[in-house]
Amino acid sequence: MTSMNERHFTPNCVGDGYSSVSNAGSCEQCVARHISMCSVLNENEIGIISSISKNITKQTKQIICTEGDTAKYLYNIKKGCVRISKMLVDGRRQIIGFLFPGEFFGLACTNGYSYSAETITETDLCQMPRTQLFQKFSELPSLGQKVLEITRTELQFTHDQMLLLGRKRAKEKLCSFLLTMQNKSSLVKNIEKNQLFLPMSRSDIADYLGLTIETVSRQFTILTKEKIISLEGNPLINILDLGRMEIIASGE
Amino acid sequence: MTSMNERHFTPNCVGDGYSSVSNAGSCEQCVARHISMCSVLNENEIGIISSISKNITKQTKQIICTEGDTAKYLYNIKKGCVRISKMLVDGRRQIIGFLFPGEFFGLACTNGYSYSAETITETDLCQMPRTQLFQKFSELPSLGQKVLEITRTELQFTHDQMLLLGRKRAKEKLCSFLLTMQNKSSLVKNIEKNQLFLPMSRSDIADYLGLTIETVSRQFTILTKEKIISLEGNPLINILDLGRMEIIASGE
DNA sequence: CGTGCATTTGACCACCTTCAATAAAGGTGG
DNA sequence: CCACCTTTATTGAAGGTGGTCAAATGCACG
Repeated sequence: MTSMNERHFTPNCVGDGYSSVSNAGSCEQCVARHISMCSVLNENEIGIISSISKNITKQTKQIICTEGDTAKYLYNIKKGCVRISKMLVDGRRQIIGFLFPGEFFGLACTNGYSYSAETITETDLCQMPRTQLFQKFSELPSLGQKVLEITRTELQFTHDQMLLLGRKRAKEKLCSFLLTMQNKSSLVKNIEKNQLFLPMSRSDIADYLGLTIETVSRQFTILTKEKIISLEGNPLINILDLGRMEIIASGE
Repeated sequence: MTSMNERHFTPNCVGDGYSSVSNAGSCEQCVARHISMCSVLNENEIGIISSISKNITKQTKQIICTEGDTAKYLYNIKKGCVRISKMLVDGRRQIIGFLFPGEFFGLACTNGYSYSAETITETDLCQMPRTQLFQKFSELPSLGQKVLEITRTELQFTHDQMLLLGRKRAKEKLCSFLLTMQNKSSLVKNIEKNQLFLPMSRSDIADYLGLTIETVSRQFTILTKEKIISLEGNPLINILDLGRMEIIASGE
């Protein structure tokens, strides 16, 4: 690996070690049951899903799946944070999304995974075989409907992200991102209103917003100087002027 | 409208005039029946959809729906080309996609449309009330499954587009776009292999790729000088070196 | 053949990137 | 618990890709 490309390859995933598997999830008591696609299933129905799902725990910065691999499984996140990304041949990376408890990935794939997934924090996953899950849709129509509904919402969000990537300036991108993360992180950690939690690195943020680490860092400094945010030591951030931030995020 | 923003607003849609509506589509003979979501429906089932759908014909550059409007309908395209777009408050525009016969829009919406849709060419549409269509999913499970499948594919494609918007250079963006359009236009018009059809303006291409018209135009010139393409007078383009184009599109 | 719009081309500029150095944070072993 | 090292983040200076502004050319249509 040449030093020129080092910045892009960011090899901060050590491999597929450090993961533990436990059999046949007890979906009935799953911490994510009521915030995930499984929320539509009653006590009888949840058993059907329980029979095909496995629990997996992974440490920080582990690879869950790699772009191009045969897409055998769909993963539901129970605890932690996962990043989904795609790469160009020379190592340029685009992060497609940061996923939190209740969200899933591995659906939008043909034969192989169309993206890579890596843990950002220690993560508990629910692993379901894709084909088996898809077959259950006829037996559990409400689940299929729910998955469609979630996918619709997801598609809508990616449209917002396309607007961000194609048309927003660096400062607008960062403000939009912080607002999104505030909404998401309020669901996860119970933190103060006007605080937010950023478990990912500057490099991850940069690759999510189509910027470089340096630009992200500079924008953080600018927002701090303008008293719109204050850095409370990683990974905590205070929002001092939410109104101003929303205006900037929307494009003035 | 100030001259400063004129380039952004590109008010090339005259309004909602010039459209004709005909009642209760004869879906059985629909030209898009076998290339759209309806392809999964048999002779009995198609009648159910037929009962809730209307045919609409619109001239070039007409508004079909506007971001924020109450999302009453889902539209299936039977003939023509439609652009889907989102705007920032100051008029910066991002085109989310160009849609061709067999494709639909209006699904990924909550209460209001999350994007605007306008015709690029003369267009025949099939208009279905969203709520009624969604209700049919329980009666026609295969349709719901098909819509999910299409939406999954769509989501996967938007991920590719995020990689393009966030990480590709202007030249790579244009080559990727031309390849996409070659695939799509081969489905629509029966034109020579290694030819492609671009019904949209430079301004549309720019707003789709997160660039300006000038940059798009310059890249067209560069690709022409490098003998990768040749402009056969709008809207036809010859691809002279497909291999080279694919390499550039993938990021070298 | 002239008008109006889209596209191309040119000159200059700005935002973001690149390259580089420094500072801060985190992790490991003594 | 602190010294040492690695990794990550910040800051600075210089450069480039693509944007802005402006003019010219091409093209369709009356």
